[in-house]
Amino acid sequence: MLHSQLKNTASRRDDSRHWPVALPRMPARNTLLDLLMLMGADDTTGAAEVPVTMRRVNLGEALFHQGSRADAIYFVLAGTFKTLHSSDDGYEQVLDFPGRTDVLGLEALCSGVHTMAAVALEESSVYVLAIHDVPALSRRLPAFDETIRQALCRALADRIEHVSSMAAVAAEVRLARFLVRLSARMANAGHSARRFRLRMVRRDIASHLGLSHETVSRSFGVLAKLGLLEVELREVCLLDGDGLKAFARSTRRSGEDAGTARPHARLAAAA
Amino acid sequence: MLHSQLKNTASRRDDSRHWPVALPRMPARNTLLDLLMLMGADDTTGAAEVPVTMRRVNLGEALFHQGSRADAIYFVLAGTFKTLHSSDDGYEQVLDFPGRTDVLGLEALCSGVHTMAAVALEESSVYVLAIHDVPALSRRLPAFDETIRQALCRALADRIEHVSSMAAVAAEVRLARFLVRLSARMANAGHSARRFRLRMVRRDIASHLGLSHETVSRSFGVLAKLGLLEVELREVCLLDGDGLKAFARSTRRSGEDAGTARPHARLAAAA
DNA sequence: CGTGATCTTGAAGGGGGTCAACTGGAGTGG
DNA sequence: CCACTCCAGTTGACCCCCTTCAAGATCACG
Repeated sequence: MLHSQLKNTASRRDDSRHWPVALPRMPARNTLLDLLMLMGADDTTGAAEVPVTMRRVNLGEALFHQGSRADAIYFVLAGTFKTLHSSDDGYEQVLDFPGRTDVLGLEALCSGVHTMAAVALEESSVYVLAIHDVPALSRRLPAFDETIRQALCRALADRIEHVSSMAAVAAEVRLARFLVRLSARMANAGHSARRFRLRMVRRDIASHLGLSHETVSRSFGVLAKLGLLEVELREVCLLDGDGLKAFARSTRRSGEDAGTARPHARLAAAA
Repeated sequence: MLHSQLKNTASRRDDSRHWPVALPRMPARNTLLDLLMLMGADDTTGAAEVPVTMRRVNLGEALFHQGSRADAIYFVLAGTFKTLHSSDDGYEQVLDFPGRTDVLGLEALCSGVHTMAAVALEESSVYVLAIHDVPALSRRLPAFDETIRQALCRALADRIEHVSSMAAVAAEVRLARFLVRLSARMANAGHSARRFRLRMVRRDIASHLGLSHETVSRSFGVLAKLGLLEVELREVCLLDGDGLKAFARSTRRSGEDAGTARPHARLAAAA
């Protein structure tokens, strides 16, 4: 009965229109002005004279590899990436799925070596900025300095949120939190916050959340059975955004948090 | 038979001498020069004229609270803190245990609001720097700008390491990794890397690692039984540093990592 | 249309959470 | 000084959620 919402517009890959949103359509030469506008900086004086190169990255292509020398940072203009950290034992931990307005390669600003890899999950494009130029530009353009600092802080805040989600939280709740974050990010990138296409495979989500891919699959099923969303492979439609947010707020160790969304209480009710 | 190493010097709280290590003993007025020297900056010209206030924090006292307005960042001169993030459901996630040369409050540099709290786990002291002054100082003193950026990058790298440790890693391995990091940090702060006193309770470690405090307790027992360390409440002595590092490198999902330290193989052998 | 990924679903087993009891040290006040 | 309380830490027992192993179903792509 609920199926129709997805079937219609899904899977006929409409990768057509998520391109420059607030920018002139693909200028021949890019400058720092474009970059600062993308990042939402307020004071952009003097930025128009600084040229900035743009790079396109194909699906599956690596923007940079772990262990490689870092000579640039990257501002995502469009598309989606995954960043992953491989331990020496070979285990791959997916850290994040950066998209528009996210900055990649910041973790190497000081060390000069990338401690993670970034791989494009779809056709994407980034502004490339040489690390060599960062200190000088920071001094000349306060707005740029502010942008970099903001990006670092946001990256830090994201990781903190990530850590909090991984400990002491049931599988379905982790997935719910992930979807809430993703939904907000999609909206920010100019897409629909309700219905969107996952760019990553289940295994990537699983690694990101610290679960097995089977459990992710099952958790999708649980959230669907609760009426919070619809899934069909990569296509997701959030039927009850507020309900999902409420569900995402619950903890495993919650014991008695009066009233609203206790996860397992709701699970029992749905069965 | 191994007991003696701990019993002797333990628990007669020698909190006396872990105070200024490379600094003149407690100057009446502190300047940015002291701060930059603490952080290991190379070029300190012009820093001596900028006054910096110092603040002492007692055991159990909060340096700042979550949700409070952030008007300063803090450079730890001596002591130990814990940083924790409380979700709205009341669950407290311990993020880290910062010590000497760590910087606190960075996550609020942009937002202006602390997204975590910092509590002293012993008598500690920090340099206080008003956020208001950061942009101007960054512009005037490149070394300071570099210091801030380095601190942000390091914080980011730490959290990445943290995330990687929380997913897909057995309890004893998480604890081993934690102890390896802690040992390095102790050495960095001028203490012994082999024998040290834990400033935090088991529950804090548990939260930090995403485990229950009972499991942390048991994991200590396992590592002790393996002959890697000795524990007696807060007092820890690493008997086999290299062995611990090797153990810390193993993963749960490791399957076949030829030869060295597979955790459960070693556990079976020890039983 | 066939081959290999991706995804789903089922069944079984174990790691670690939870509950509970006990010990020991620290602080308090009689 | 000792009884009392409180909290940190340890240990045992039980059980559940999630991982693992396995098989099928569906999709992507040459």
